[in-house]
Amino acid sequence: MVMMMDYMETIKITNNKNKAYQDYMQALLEERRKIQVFHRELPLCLDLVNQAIENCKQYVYSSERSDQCEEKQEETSSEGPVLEEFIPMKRSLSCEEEEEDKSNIDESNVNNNNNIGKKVDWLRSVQLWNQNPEVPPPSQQQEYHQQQEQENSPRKEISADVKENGGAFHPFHKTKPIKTVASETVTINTVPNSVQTASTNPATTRKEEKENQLNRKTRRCWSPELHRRFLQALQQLGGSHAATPKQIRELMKVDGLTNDEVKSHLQKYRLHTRRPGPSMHGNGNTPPTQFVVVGGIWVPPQDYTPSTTNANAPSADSEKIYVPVAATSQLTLSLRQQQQQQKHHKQSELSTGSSHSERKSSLAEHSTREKNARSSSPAVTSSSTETTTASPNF
DNA sequence: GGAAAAATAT
DNA sequence: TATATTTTTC
Repeated sequence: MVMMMDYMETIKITNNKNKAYQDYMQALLEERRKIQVFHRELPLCLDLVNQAIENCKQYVYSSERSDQCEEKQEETSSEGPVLEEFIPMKRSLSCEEEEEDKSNIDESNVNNNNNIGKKVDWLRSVQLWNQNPEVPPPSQQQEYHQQQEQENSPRKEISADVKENGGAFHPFHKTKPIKTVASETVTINTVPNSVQTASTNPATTRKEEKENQLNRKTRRCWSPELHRRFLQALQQLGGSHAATPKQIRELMKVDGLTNDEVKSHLQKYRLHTRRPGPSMHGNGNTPPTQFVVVGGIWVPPQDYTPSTTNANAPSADSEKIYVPVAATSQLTLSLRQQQQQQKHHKQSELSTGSSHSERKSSLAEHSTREKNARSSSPAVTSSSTETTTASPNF
């Protein structure tokens, strides 16, 4: 009786494993279908997958047959099924969970197949990388993976929220709440950054460092608040092209802000707002559109109010305006972002002052490479193609 | 205003 | 170390 129960149990396991194999085969077929697109580039992969499928088929077939045989033998034989027979299958199935053990090349096709599967996955990820703006470029993938590890939330949430993978612009740091600005001239972030790169670069002598410090102006740090004022001024002056740096500076009413700094910022602003975004899966031929970036998302200006984070789908208009990501998305900070901010903040505390914490914030978006814009800058500045999909932070 | 150079970040 | 991004300087 006990043996009988054992046997029934074994059959159940067998069926389950067959089922697992069949599922696996389905997966393989699916993979093969995808690989076939790359059959020229990956002929061997295709081969291997085919082999694996064949083996799967054979295995399932043979095990079914052996099941039938055993069922027939059941009446005549008192022996239970040979469990060992399933061990290889189990092993191969568990390979999916194991890390690849390269020393163990027993060439079970299924095992091989795992590698193929991974390759296919890799290829797929490349596709996503090209097509899906949510997947950061390689230079940011490390951070991206950290995100993935730190949170289980789906990517959609990331996209709805502000992404932090930088891109053309680095996110603002928001650990330090910016105090509300009075209507009069204010001092926003005008404190020069403390010694930059001092003692961090062994190549430069102390003399050089000193000289640099003396000669070179400290970097202007464009805080979200500063940028917000910049945008306000821009709006008042009729857009980034109508406004001049001097006018902007006067409207901004920020102590210590120079025309050059405003000009530089304006330049960057223009550069990014006009960037055709060739790598952006857009063809760069799209007619000019006008968006406001709120929380990393383009929204039509009419839907944008500086104090809200209400972001809607982009729509066309005349000229788009960038809104500092951080300035409008503070409410959307996720725990992960806060963690990252803490991390970055820690770093910045060790090195420099506010500029680091500003730049290293975690509120960013995937963006086009500025290089693209620069490489085509002559056309860029004159053309009106504005298919920017990046959301830089200022 | 624009672009090269330098500084900084990844 | 290489590359990208941001700011300064010309």
